[in-house]
Amino acid sequence: MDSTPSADSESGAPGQESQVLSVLVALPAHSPLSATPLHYTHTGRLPPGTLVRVPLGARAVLGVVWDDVPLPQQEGLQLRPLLEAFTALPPLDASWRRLVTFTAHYYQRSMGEVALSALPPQLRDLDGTQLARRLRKLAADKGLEARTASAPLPLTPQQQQALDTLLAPADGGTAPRPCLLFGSTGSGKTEVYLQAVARTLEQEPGAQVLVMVPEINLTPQLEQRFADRFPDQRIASMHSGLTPAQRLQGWLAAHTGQARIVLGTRMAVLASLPGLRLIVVDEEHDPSYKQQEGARYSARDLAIYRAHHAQARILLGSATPSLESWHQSRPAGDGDAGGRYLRLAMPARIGAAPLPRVRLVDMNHQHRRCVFSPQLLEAMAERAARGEQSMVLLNRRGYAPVLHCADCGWKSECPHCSAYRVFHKIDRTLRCHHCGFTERVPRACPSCGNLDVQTLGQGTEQLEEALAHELRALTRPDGQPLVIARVDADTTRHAGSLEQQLARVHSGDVDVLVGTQMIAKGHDFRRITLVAALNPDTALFSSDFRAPERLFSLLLQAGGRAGRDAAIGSTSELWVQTRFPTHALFAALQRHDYPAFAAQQLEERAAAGMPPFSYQALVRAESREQQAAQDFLNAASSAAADVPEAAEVFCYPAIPMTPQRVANRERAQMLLESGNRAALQRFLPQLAQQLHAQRNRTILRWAIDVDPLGI
DNA sequence: AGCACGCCGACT
DNA sequence: GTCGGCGTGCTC
Repeated sequence: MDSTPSADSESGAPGQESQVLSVLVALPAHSPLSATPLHYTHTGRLPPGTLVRVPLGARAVLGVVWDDVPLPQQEGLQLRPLLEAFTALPPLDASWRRLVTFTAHYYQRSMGEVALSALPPQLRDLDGTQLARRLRKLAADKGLEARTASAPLPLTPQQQQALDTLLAPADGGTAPRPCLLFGSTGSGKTEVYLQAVARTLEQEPGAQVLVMVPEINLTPQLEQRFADRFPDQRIASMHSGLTPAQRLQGWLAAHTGQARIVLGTRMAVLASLPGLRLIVVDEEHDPSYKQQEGARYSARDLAIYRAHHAQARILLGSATPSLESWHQSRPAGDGDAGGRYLRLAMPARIGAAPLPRVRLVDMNHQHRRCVFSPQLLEAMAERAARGEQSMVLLNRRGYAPVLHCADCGWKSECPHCSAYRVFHKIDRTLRCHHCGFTERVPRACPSCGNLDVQTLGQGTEQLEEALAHELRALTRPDGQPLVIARVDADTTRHAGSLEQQLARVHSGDVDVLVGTQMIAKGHDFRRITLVAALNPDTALFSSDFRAPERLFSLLLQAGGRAGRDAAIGSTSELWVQTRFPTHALFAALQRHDYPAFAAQQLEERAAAGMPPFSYQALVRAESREQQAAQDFLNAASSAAADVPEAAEVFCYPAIPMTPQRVANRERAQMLLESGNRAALQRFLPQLAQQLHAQRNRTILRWAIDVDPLGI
């Protein structure tokens, strides 16, 4: 272990003289040291991509040998020798290093931060011997049982054509065009993925494929289908739900090429995949592909970049594509050269029931405080009597979003945030959903002592209770009382509890399922024939211009949960309660017409100069005082306004974020917009420099979010 | 980001 | 008299 020669042993054997190495370590972008790699001495050569342990101040940290950069011209800089080189591990290849470099530049982070965060955390705690042992164990353990593969399903002509287009030989030397597979729920997208993977793996012995899914919840099902189809392949999974040891194992298997199929969430896009030939991004529109802390990258966008430079094929799949991908895949015509992606449409739903019928309930015709319209209750009761299941969606957990005193006007504000605390009846608490601050519900109004403290609005807890009351007189076909269950972030706090609860639904234990949007995604509930969205109206007129897109996607996806079983699907329905039944979004929804919805949205976006017709970045700052946060952002933007790179970029004035205060930090944000992505990219480093320069003690932190999702 | 060093309040 | 609060400052 201690055999590493020290730096001053320059009189070593020939060819062993001291070399200077460039090394990336995990320093944040705001550190003055993070601009370039650090330099260390080492006797002997180490290729770029080699993992090393190096001294940094008082500690020893993991680093990656990087492509040479010149030594900084700095007086009295004393280079230190590296401590250890992990030579048992093949170096990370040039393609991975290029991806890291791009990611760091594009999202305004340090290369070291991106590189090291892309490695499994446990790598930091191992020494060379332990790592070598892991590698030997990996090579020895095949981890595969002899099983027969599930047979490929026969493809419809549409599926066949999508597959052939995706896999068509590329023109010499050019990277294949990204493909957008647009297919409704049940159109057989997964079978296209499976056969694309199979064909890619057959083509060359070292080929690897990356399959990405939005959330861990969705991996088990897809994982099973891949495991069944490829029983002789090691499949590495990569998501945050794994233990550190599993993550290391999966990463090593991908890096060494022993796993040729990698299945994971957004983090998998930064995995080392030396043989990468195909990337599949399932549900490509899903917002969870955008990392929301640290380096705020979009895994879908990085996948496009990565595929392009690795000359790999890439398939984005969705029933409701992001408007960015939809626009990018528009066909050529009318003087328009068309988008860079190929659009592969699979409109038909195979062997399945027709899409659910959409029923709009005009809530203007109900009394003011009506939560469940009588029509909806009746429809649910009918289903229950037939032994079918219903699912009710409401995007608000807890019992009631606000508690208030009718006498003095007191409301359950959070003392640390500019938001109301939510009443959770189940444990009699008031909980702030932003900072977590929790208190027992007061017996009387804390302000005036009035005992009549009331709830305002409804959350999932209250729905569960209300439904139990409304449907109390009903029984199932077997005479048993109805079972109503609730699934939201509160009932699934513990690991595995989501799976358990969903299993209850699958087994038929549950007649009515109440929950937030987490129940709308990815799960097949074969006996659910009614899905209801109780109050989607806020998304119609939200200040977030992407809210309608998300709502349309959610409703269509939720509707897709209903009636996947052909035998009962003919009666399946998607109910929407709204005060705006004539809204264009619902008209398109009733026809299951995503293209019409997208065309209408894109027209609006084009007229307003919003993405995908412009590019955005958001700068956020936190301070004790709102004015200080805004002043800081405005000062940085005016200081940067004079540089030539500012030419094509528009900086809006800083405004408060919503909520404005979280955990006693005042938050402000500033939007940047440009019709030219490259221009915005050139400007951001200039702005970042000014943000560094203008920073003062009052600023707690700031960050740049490139291509933000929520504004 | 860590982790040191460094200078002021309540306790073994 | 020490333990420890977290405010600056440095790390190839």
